Amino acid sequence: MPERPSLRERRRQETRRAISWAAVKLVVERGLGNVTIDDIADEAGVSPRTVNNYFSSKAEAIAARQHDRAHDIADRLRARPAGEPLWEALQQAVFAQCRDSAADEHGTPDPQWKEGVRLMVTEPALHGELLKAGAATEQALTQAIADRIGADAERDLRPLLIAATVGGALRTAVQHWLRTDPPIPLETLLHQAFDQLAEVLP
Amino acid sequence: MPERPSLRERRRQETRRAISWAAVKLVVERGLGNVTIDDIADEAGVSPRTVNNYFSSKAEAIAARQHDRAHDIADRLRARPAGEPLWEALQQAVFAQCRDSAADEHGTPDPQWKEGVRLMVTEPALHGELLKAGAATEQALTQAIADRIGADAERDLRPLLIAATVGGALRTAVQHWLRTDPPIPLETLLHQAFDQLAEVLP
DNA sequence: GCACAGTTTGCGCGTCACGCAAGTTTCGCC
DNA sequence: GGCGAAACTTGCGTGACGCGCAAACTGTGC
Repeated sequence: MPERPSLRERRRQETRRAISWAAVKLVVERGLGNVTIDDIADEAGVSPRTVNNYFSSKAEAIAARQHDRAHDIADRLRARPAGEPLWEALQQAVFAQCRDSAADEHGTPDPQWKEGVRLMVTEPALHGELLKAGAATEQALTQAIADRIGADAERDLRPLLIAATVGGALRTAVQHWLRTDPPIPLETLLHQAFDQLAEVLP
Repeated sequence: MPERPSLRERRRQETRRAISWAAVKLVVERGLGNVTIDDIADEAGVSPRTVNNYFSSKAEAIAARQHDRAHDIADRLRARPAGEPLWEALQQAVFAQCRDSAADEHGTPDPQWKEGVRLMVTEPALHGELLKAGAATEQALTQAIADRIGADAERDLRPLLIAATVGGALRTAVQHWLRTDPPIPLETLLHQAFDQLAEVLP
């Protein structure tokens, strides 16, 4: 049973989301260079100083949602039944996150999210932040994998290696998803990526 | 026969290296926060404005060498004999780059380079830039792989997927290399990473 | 209810990214 | 061998950013 977050903590996450949403919204419609911290603060209804209180840069605010997805995937992996084979559990965690994320974001239509991701690979300043989020995914996955296979994440290469491979498959699917002109659902591409992983290795 | 770079181009690369070296040197010994662009410019013997002419940020200057290594690996892959199996060629390209880079840097002892890399994963501002260099590696590898296996990098997932997997193995090896207390040669860890890739997949 | 820790906010300083307009060096070509 | 053009470097100025500090405010626990 999840501990109910204190009322204060809930407000905190609320403003965090508000700031991140405001940042994405403004930057998508105006371009990165034409949005200042003041604009974001104004849109989110907080002080500019508060924005830098939650995020240490504009880019970090925009990438916050990707960061959250990272932890979500790791949590879902931990929630899989213990007897399930590792590779199966990993795929299910990824697929489930992808499936649910399309619905849980309250008012955000899928295309706007896609545009946000596309923006992050286009603008160099944002690209770094996106990659950081990917690294966070792998970091969280590494620990979860180590726990599951009973390995010491500090001494064994394998948890790190598996996490990096999964992260690579994820990035591959997303990158391809962004550029297919008759759009293909991300989940389909994720399936393809995982399936092809086995056959490309010797 | 390699096209001789114009004298101008050589000077350009020279100052580029000088700036990057100066940045790494100063930041390693003083810490990132205690080094300004002016300091770097002073150490490299150029104007502060020129530094921002080559690199759009302090972090980019520091990560420049990693960026060069990226293209180097891709070039080495292209230089492998055409008949060689893909996976073998990839490993040889990576190993060779790792082996040579220990010797080609003129006066830099290995420990200083290690310290530089360690710095890049420690400082968040630099971490993003390091990941960008990794992404550049994968980008270059993707095209080289696509050429070698005769696939269209725009339509086929596999070049992207293979490049991402190799990049993951690389990052894994480096990350482990940084934290082993009785230090293990990076090349050994690279071998381990590649060997274990096959056995961790289903 | 009351003291206290956590949060927001305004203010100010040092740094940074970048456009602009010279001054200086290099290259291609005759 | 020299000359016009293009590229590179440099100084200056502006707007934005990251962050430390101290004061007002708001939930939290006894």
